[in-house]
Amino acid sequence: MDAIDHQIISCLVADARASYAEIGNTVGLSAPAVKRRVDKLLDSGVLRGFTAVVDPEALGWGTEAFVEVHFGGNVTPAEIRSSLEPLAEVVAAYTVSGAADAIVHLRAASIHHLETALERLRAVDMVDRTVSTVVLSTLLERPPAPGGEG
Amino acid sequence: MDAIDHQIISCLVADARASYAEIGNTVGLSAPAVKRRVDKLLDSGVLRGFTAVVDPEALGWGTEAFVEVHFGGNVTPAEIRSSLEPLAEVVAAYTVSGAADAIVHLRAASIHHLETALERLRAVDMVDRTVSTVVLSTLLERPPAPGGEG
DNA sequence: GATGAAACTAGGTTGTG
DNA sequence: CACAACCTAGTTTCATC
Repeated sequence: MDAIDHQIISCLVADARASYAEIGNTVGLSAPAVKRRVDKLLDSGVLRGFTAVVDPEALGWGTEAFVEVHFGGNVTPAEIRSSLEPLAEVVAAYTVSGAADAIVHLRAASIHHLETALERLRAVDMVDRTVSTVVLSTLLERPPAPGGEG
Repeated sequence: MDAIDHQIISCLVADARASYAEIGNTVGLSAPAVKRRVDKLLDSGVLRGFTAVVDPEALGWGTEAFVEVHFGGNVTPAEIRSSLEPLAEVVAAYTVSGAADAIVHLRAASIHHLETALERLRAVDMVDRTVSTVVLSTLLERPPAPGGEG
C-alpha cells in the first residue's frame, strides 16, 4: 500500500474498466506490474470489487429517504442487519450514536413505493419508531478521496 | 430498456469487469450484442460509468458521520452544492424535506479529522447550524436492486 | 433493426531475467 | 519490475432473420 497503489486505486475508482496499460501509463508502471498490484489489492480486500454506476432515475428509483430507526429493547447490530437485509429498498444502513439506533437509506420508485417500504420497515421486529427524511435532490455523490489525512 | 438490458445492468453492477461473453452467457445473447447494448446504455446515460469498490478502512477513512445542515436565509441547491464540493470529506449531500435543509455524508480518517471537517463545514457561508450523527458501524451498503416495483 | 458468426485488433496473463 | 510470448477478450464487419 504505497503511493503507487493509491494512484492505481484512484484510476480504478475513476474508471473500473481502464486497461492495465492505461493505468500503467498514468502511474509510471508497466501493465503486468499494475495487474500484479491490482490482484494483491483485491486479495488483501482493499479493493472489494468493481461495479457499474447506474442512474437511479433511469431505472425508476427516483425517490430516496433517510430514516432514523429507533429500536426497542436490546438489539445487536447483527440482528438489525439481518432484519433489514431482506428489504430491497434498503441501500445502506448504519448503527449510529445519538438518539436513533440506526440510519437507513431507502431508495424507491415513487412516494407510494417509499410509503410501502416504510411500512415494511416499521413492521420489522423490535422497530419502535422511525423518523423519515425525504430526499428532494442529490447534490453530490462521490467516492471518498483516496489518501486523505490521517 | 427491456428486460435483457436490466439483466445486463445487474451483471455489470455485480462485476463491472465481467467479460461481454460472460454476460451474454447469463442473459442469453452473444458478446457483440451485449457490447452494443452496453454502449447504448452508456450513451443514453442509464449507465454512468464503472468504478472500483474500495474498503474505506483500508484507505484510512474509517470514521463516518451524517450531518443535518440548517442554512440561514435563502440558499439555492446549486449554491449548497458548490459550497460543499471543495470539502474532500463530503462523500454525498442531499437537499431534504423536514427540519434540516440538507443531509451531508462525511467520511474522515479519525474522530479528530471528522472534527476538523465539521469545523470547515460549519464555516461554509450561510450554514446556520449542524446536527451530527456519528456512524458506529456499517450494517449494509449495496447498489439499488434493479427493476423494482414502479 | 437487431442478432450471430467470423476475422482482426488489443489487452490480459504468465514466465523469465 | 520490465520484457516477451502466449492466450483470451474486445471490436468491427458482414450476412442473416
